[in-house]
Amino acid sequence: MIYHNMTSASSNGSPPVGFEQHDHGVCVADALAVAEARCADEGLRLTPVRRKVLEILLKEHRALGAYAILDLLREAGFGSQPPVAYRALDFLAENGFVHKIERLNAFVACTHAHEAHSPAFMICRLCDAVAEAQSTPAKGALGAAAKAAGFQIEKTVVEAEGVCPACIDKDGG
Amino acid sequence: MIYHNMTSASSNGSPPVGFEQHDHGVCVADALAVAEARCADEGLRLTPVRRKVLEILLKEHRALGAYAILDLLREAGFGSQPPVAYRALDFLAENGFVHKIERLNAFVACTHAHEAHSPAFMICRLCDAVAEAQSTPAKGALGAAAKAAGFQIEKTVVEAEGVCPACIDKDGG
DNA sequence: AACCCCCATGTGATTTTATAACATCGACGT
DNA sequence: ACGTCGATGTTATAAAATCACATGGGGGTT
Repeated sequence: MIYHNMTSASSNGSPPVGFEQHDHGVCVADALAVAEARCADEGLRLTPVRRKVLEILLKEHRALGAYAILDLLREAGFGSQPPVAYRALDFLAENGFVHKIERLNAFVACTHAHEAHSPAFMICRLCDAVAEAQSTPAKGALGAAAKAAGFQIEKTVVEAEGVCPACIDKDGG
Repeated sequence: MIYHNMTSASSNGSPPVGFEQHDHGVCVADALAVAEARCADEGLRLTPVRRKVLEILLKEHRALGAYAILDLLREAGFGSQPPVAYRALDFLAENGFVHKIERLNAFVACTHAHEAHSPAFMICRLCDAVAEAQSTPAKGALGAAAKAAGFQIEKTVVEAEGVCPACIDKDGG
């Protein structure tokens, strides 16, 4: 495993999740351990396919489409039809181990799977890098509007599109 | 403003936002007039197809998929192939006359097309009604995270999923 | 053991959503 | 009339997601 530059941890040239460097090997191992522990705790079944999908997303460390994941599953000897990937992703997303990026029709591993949280994403329109942040959408203007309207918020999608630091530097921002 | 079918219009004073009824005929006419005025101002071409798509979304007053719109275009004598609808929607969305609801892969007419705004949506998971509100996502936790990361936010997607007042009542909420 | 149930997995087929590629048409300026 | 440009139209295809149904393994129960 690579321990210095997260871009070299990806199997191709696509951008990683997050805009900062970090110890990627540790973050993958930690997240898998956390997921296993939490599944054990809660009686959830982290089956081989599900674990593999989570591992793929953690290792690639960027937003991947279901079909890209499916390719990697096939290579690993799992089923190669769309439902295989989608069902694993459904399980992982329902239980907070991965998030769907609606804007990209893609999925990322969650790096805060052990905490209840309301994720927000920053998506670079130039390089497609995705960083996860926290948000409190129900506490601001939206929460007030929902309260006024009598709408019960259960979940929020918050995705900011823009330009990441690396691309700002490149493009002379 | 409710975006699901309203068979009858009522003329109670309608608030800018929410799931309440309102005078639908007026809101359609107003919005079309505003769009035409703004296009004239800014040299934008509100061509027949584009105008028709906007009219469809205003009249239906709910989130419609591109292919549903396409069906209505066909009935109205326009081209019946997907690019016809997608191109009109691209134009309308780029210029703020409609919004895409990423979570539904669907589109709604914007009722604040004359103002610069950062929309937020409340989506009922039971009846698919969609209400538009305002948000200020860049001012809260997300804005702080973006600033800290050096990310330049250009646009935000904010979509809350939950249960609308009508469905809360129905389901004994 | 044999049986049953449940859930997860595997597969083929299909639906839904979106784009690519290219021809045509009309408005506009020259 | 001619060339340009943007909008429209069409065919075809790609990408994303789901349906429907068969198989198989793990845990109970008898």
